[in-house]
Amino acid sequence: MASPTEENYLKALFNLANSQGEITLSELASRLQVSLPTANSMVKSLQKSQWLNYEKYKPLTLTAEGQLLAASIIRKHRLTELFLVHVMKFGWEEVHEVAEQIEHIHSPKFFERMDEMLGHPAADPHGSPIPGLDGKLQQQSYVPLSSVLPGQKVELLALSNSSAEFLEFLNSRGLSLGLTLTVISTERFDHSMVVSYTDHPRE
Amino acid sequence: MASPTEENYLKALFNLANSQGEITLSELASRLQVSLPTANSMVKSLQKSQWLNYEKYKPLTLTAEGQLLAASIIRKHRLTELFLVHVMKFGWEEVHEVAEQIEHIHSPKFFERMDEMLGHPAADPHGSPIPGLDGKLQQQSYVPLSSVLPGQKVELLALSNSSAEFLEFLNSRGLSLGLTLTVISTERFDHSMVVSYTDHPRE
DNA sequence: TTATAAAGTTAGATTAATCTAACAAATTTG
DNA sequence: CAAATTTGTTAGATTAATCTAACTTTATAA
Repeated sequence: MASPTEENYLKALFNLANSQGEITLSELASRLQVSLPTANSMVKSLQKSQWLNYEKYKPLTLTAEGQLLAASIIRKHRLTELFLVHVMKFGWEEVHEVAEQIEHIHSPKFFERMDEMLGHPAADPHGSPIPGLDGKLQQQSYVPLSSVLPGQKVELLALSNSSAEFLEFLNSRGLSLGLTLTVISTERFDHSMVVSYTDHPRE
Repeated sequence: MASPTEENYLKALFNLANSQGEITLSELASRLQVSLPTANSMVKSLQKSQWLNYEKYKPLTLTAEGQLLAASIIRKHRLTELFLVHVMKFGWEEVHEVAEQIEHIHSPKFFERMDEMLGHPAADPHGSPIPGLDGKLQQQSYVPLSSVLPGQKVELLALSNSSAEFLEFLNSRGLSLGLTLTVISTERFDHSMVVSYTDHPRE
């Protein structure tokens, strides 16, 4: 059984692997805000538990078991975020911190009930995909807004930055997932954009 | 900030105080299933944090802050149990273990949302009172079934044993809180009783 | 009321997770 | 390619929570 600390390392390794491919010890240490020796010793212990392949001075890769465990924690995190928003009426900018704690709860039933109550959702409140029980991540192929040309219409489906500050900025502009955005113009100088959209009709 | 371990000691101290009055180190150690030296050193550290009054060889008493903190953890535990039963459709025999974990989550909003969704309940699924935000425990004055005389009718309002095994026994007999019980007879030999009741009308 | 038992304390070890300091290997770059 | 920089490792210390062994204090009881 993994400790919450170990689970956080596995989650970081999974996320780094899914965005960078190769994972170095420094990346891991800086992602988790720990010193290199701390990460180094934890890496050795994750190896001993068969969750990680590790050879001195070599990049890190999760084992199959490590990936499955990591995905299950991310699944719990993202289900929790959605549950907090849809069932408990949290704002999408408030859920991350609580979900970081609840993801470590050991109770398959608790999370499967969330999944049922939410109708087996595919993505969390920020558009990130929820891994299945088999650890499979449905790889979405989104187009970044920065690559949309003036005149084109797109649907806002996910965020690559889900910090509370950015989410509050989106709130202040009435922006939420599902909206249709039309790119009006782009600024050559700094690549900023003017975008038009209609606020969600209030219910 | 208290660690989950410290919170468990505070909870045990609170519960022991509310049922025994005087708390000895041995009682604490045996309740928490730790050795005497372990309890001894934790007691010293709880004292340093101002949650506990401690003098060598003397009984233990919580400080005002200690009581408030302990009550808040018990509040979170009992709100969670009720939430699991009423919102997430757990059986009352399944909730204790998960609630033991969720009670350590730090998020006032999470628990206040539970409280609202449940309509500010006064008791958990086993009839134990839920402390208020002020740490006050509404002291209920229940009559133990063992002291009810043959012929008398009583309402089943709370349990003094909430083990999964006993709850499953109650389930198997269709017994739940709120039922009206009539004591038919008592056995002088072992004080066992024959009790009649009508199962809840199915909805 | 002293001897025995129970309860509490101290000392010292262990494990997990962290750190800093010192050093070694690998990579980058002039 | 050799020097400099970055990255990774080892050694050793710290804190929290736990243990066993040994000892002391308090309580019980013959």
